[in-house]
Amino acid sequence: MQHPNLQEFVLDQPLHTQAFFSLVETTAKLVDVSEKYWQSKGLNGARIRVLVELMKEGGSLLPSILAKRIGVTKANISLLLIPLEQDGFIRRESHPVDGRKSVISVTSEGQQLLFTHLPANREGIAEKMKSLDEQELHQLLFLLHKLRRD
Amino acid sequence: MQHPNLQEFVLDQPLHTQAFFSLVETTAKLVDVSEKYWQSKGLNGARIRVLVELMKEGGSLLPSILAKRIGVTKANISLLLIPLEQDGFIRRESHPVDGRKSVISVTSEGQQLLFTHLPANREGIAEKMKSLDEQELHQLLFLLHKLRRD
DNA sequence: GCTAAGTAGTTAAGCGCTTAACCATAATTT
DNA sequence: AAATTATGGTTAAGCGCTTAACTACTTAGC
Repeated sequence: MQHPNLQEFVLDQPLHTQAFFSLVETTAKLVDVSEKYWQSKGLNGARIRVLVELMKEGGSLLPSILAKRIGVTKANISLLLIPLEQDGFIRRESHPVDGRKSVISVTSEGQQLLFTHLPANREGIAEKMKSLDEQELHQLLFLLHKLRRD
Repeated sequence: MQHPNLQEFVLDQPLHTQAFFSLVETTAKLVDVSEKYWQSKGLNGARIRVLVELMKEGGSLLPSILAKRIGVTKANISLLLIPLEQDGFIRRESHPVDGRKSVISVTSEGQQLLFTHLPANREGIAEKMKSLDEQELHQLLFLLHKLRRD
């Protein structure tokens, strides 16, 4: 072996990187649960997140804002909205004063979709998180908050 | 609005789901830092993880084991190994007794690559985690551990 | 020993996202 | 007012992963 210390270096991870990799691995597993839920209903997690974000706002938002809130590119939002509109879950209207913008709204079908499936999805997530008690959840939120501001 | 409670339901998240979404969001940002590092060096995070996993094991592993360790499909490992071999970072040998298997080993070029770049990558990660002190990192690891076994 | 079932790895098709280039409209500069 | 720059949105190409179908080999059962 050309670098005799390399294996040692790879194995002896400082606490920082251990926590990082544990975070990545654990989160991946949890996300999988939620994502599989939507798949099992023939739905698409990303598209659902669009509807949820619209609901949070009261029903309507611009695509660009939506993209920022969800954390995807404007190109991707564009692609997400197409099937949502085709399926009748959102409605697209042109902005009254600014011709570049368009206003996206959840339709009642979209709301119905959330109403039908969101509670079960959240229940599935809660199930996976139930190994932490209330105090531990607060702790976790606190630690994540610290990590995020930075 | 057809479901007057829906916005309230969407907004009033129980602690469980709050923690879940915070986990997802925070982790995504952290991963991005590491991933961007590799990209900035013209390298590929997933391929690097293959090399790291090989090093952890002492240098050699079967593709199938590698896939499990990294958490990807065997199809994907197959695709990851092709460019790694072309670039001379791994070597592929046929298994001495079992003709189906092949043995993957890191070359000294592969080791050199890790030796050159891994420390800086880990340093970048540590930088992003530095808002937590040692005790908090232990706390985080503990909480993640509880979440994972379940 | 031969057939059937299982396992390791590859390949093809497809999905979800990204970046980059583009079009249309709006705002800013002069 | 005209020209420039900026912004919102769409489209095209490409990357990284997945599932599913396939090939090659091995193991187990009769």
